[in-house]
Parts: sequence; C-alpha cells; structure tokens
Amino acid sequence: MSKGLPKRSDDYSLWYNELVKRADLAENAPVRGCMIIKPYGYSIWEKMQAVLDKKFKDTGHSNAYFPLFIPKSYLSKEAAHVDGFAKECAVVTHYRLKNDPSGKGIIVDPDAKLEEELIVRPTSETVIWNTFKTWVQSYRDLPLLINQWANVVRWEMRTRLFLRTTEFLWQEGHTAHETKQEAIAETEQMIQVYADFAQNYMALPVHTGIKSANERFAGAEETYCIEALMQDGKALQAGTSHFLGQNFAKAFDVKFAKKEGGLEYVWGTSWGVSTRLMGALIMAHSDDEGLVLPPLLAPIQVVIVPIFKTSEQLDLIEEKLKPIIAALKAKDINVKFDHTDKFSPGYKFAEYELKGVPVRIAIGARDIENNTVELARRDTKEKTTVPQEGLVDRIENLLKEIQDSIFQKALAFRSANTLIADDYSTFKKMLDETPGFILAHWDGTSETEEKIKEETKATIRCIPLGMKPESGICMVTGKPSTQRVLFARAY
RNA sequence: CGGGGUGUAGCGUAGUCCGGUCAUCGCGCCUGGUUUGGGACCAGGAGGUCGCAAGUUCGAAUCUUGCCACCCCGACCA
Repeated sequence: MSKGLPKRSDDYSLWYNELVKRADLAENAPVRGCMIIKPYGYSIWEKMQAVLDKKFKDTGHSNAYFPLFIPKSYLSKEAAHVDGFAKECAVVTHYRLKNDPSGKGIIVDPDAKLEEELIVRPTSETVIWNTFKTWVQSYRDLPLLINQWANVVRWEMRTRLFLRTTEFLWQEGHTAHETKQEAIAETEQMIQVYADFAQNYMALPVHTGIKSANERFAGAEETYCIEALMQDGKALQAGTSHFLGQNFAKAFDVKFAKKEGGLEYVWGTSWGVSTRLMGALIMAHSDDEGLVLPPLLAPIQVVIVPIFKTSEQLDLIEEKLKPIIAALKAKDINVKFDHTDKFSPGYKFAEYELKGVPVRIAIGARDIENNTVELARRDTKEKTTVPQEGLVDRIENLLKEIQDSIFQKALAFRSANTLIADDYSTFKKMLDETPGFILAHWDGTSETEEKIKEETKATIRCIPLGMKPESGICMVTGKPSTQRVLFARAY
C-alpha cells in the first residue's frame, strides 16, 4: 500500500480521483466513462438509498420499475425534451451477433437490424408518461405518486467518477396531479425532502432555489434545485425537482375525467438524485488523510483496533470488548472489531482514516491495566484516553457530535465563501481570487446570463428561495433587479 | 469532433532521440523468520505477447506505416 494522498491544495482533481480509488469507493470500468462501484462505496450508496426511500414512502410514493429501453419515437414526443437529450443518447440498433466469416472474433449480424431503434434511457419521463396514459382515467386515479430506482445512460463527453459518469444510478420520481397547485406543491415538497436529506444526513448545507430558464430541465416549466459548495469553491447541483406543467400530459395524451365533468390534462412533476451525491459527500468533507463520512451514512461507524503481541493478549482484549460491542450493536451502531494480525496497528489507523470511519477505538495492554481505551475521532483527529466505564454512551454522543460538527464546518466554509458583488469587475475578480458562491443582481434575461457564462464560466446556480427581495441593478446591464441570485462556477 | 499527450508485470515507472550486455526500479503479491501504541524489518521467490498489425534490419521496446485504446484542454452536461 502506497502512502499519502495528493494534497487538496496541490491538485484538487487529482486528490479527488485518488481518494475515490484509494478509499475503495469506485474504479474505472473497461468502457470509457463507466465506473465500477466497489463494495465499500456501494454500501454508502445503499445507506443513502435507505434513508431516501423511506422519505419517499413517508410522503406517499410507491416504487415501481420501468424498462431500460425506450422506443426512439417516444423521445421525440416532447419537443424540448428531445432537444435536451438527443445529443447524449446510447442507441441499440441490432439484437444479434454472429461469428465473423473471416474467422476472427464476432461481429454484429447485419440481418438483425431492429425495425425501430431503442434508446437506452437517459431519463424515463417518456416511457413513464406513455404508461400513465393507460393508468389515469379519472380524478379517482390521482394523484399518481411513483418512484423508481434505476440506472440511466447519458453519453457525456467528459466524465469523472461519481460526478459525471456515462452510466449512473439514481432514483426518479414521477407524479401526476389534478391541479397545477397540487403539482407545484409536490415539486416543492420533494426539493425540501432533498434539502433535508443533504443537510441532516450528508451534513451538507445546500441552497434551495429555482433554475433560470437556461438551466431548466428539458421539458419542465420550472426546475427547483439544491446547490452545494465544494471545498475548491465550485458549486455542485445535488438534486432537482421539476414542475412539468402539462407538457408531458399533452405530449402523451394523459387526460382525466374531472369530478365536475369534462376532460383535463394532468399536471406532472419529476425529481431525482443520483450517485453524484457520492461525489458531493466526498468533496465536501474529506481531507488530505482521506474520507470524512458523516456518522449517519458511514458503513462502519466505529472501528476497534486491538494492540497485542500474543494471542493470549488478544483473548484478554476480546473478553473486555465483548459487552461493549454487544451494547453498541444494541444501539444500532455499526461497529467493526478488526482483530486480524495481517496489518500493524499503525497501518490500520491510516487505512480507517482513509475510509472515513468516524470513531476509532484502540485498546492494548496499557488500557487493559488501566480500564481505559483510546478514543479517536476522524473529523478533528482528536485522540483522548477515556475510561471503559460509560464508553457506549460516550460513543453514542460522540457520533451525534461528529455529525453536527461536520455540518457546522461545511456551513462555516460556505458562509466564508459566499460573497456579494455589486459590479461586474468585482464579480470577475472574486471568481478567480476567492472562488465560491457570489450573490449578485441580474436583469432576469437569458442573454445576460449567457454573456456572463461565456465571459466568466460562471452560471446562475439558482434563484434562492426564501431570500429577502432587494431592489438593485443588474451588474452587467444596469437594468433593474428585484433579488440577488446565486452565481458560481460549477461541476 | 478540433488541439496536445501517453501506451513497458496487478499499480506506478526507467529505457525510445542515438537499434545489439536492455527488459530498470519502487509499491503490491508469495514463502520463512523477527515484529506490532501512527502506514514494521530481513532473507528468499513468482510475475512481461514492451497497446495491436505489417514493414526495414543479421538483430526492434527503440526506426517506418497503419490501426486501437486511454489521458489532458475545448464544445456538451445530473
């Protein structure tokens, strides 16, 4: 095992890539842009899934599964939607291979060409709305509240592990409602679910807001999002919730009979978060020693490293630990007792730090004698020697404290890196010298946003919800503005 | 798809300009022993179509041509 991660300050991208690989989260697959999610990385994703899935069910949604393949013709039924995704679709054209007549390898059988090509889903609105058409007849069938956990494929030009991969895992919620108000309420509810998850589980402070027209989802009337700030000062879109209006209902002819008579198109929403959240989690909290995981999402919350010379000593340590381990498990704390002698204690310390285990207990002959253990927390790297008595309660509290402390640290970082710019030259200077979020006035037009993007590579991350209106003038055009919007360079 | 670069053991690499004592080193792996409170040490060992194909040559990792793959920068993007 080679030592040492690249430093964030030297090369943030390199640090991130190395960390993902070295912490056993994921590695590159044989196909460009695809990733193999390794068991440790996948167990973090499973924890995220479990929390989110419960939240979806608690808000009345049911899981279902729709197919991977979408007939090509479906994609083009909603005009904006096809425009948004056409350039990045994987297409299935044949269904059979055969031996190469020249004797070498295998080729696509030209006789096995599909009548209509199939698109590997980049998102499932079209196939789901095509299905909703048959599921919805009357107001009694509404609301329809569906979620699916799935993989999708978007043929991106440039990829990065977790942050942007050709294939990724996600959930996509799709709902249909009787009224516009109800659909908007659903859209807003789900972005709040995401914000709550990000802040309370991922320990990741996020801004909730709506996207400008330029950044809106292809086929949506309004896109709500949560935006997080990474340690290099770049923003990351962590989740989106779309109010689809009646766009897909009209495209797929999904109408319902109203209680008071007459037919009406349903109102739709869709919302999703992906394995990109893994990237956000990694980038937001980790340090030059490795991952820092919030306890609520850590696959291993407490690791115990015994320090021993003989198997008799190990037996003695194990005897001491038995009731402690049992009590931790009884409190649903995930504890790993690493008693193998394949690696030295020092190696194990470094390894579990790399993997972000929040709490480490070391126990050796010295501790047996004194009835103590050494307790170390990953986030601050503090080490203290504490009595074995009351250890379980101490750990339970410590895990809560770490969860909170990681969030507070990220929040403080974000506050320190959220600046206010009143003129364009200050804005540009900030982007280069103190990267982060910048609150600035904008005249509300796509042209101005486009100009800013071209000149600075910064985009409007969102128009934050719940911010006080403040009249001012657009930093570029000088036209009036009623609210500051959140700018940043983004992933 | 444009511009730049790289392919040598599981990973990272030296060697390529100037063809031959050139297949180098580190990590990892295996065996044995000593170790173990912050990534242990010693000894021995295994592992290679030098990206693929053709060519030049007495001789090619090295030169020529073609192909393939990957990486970085740009356009695109959850």
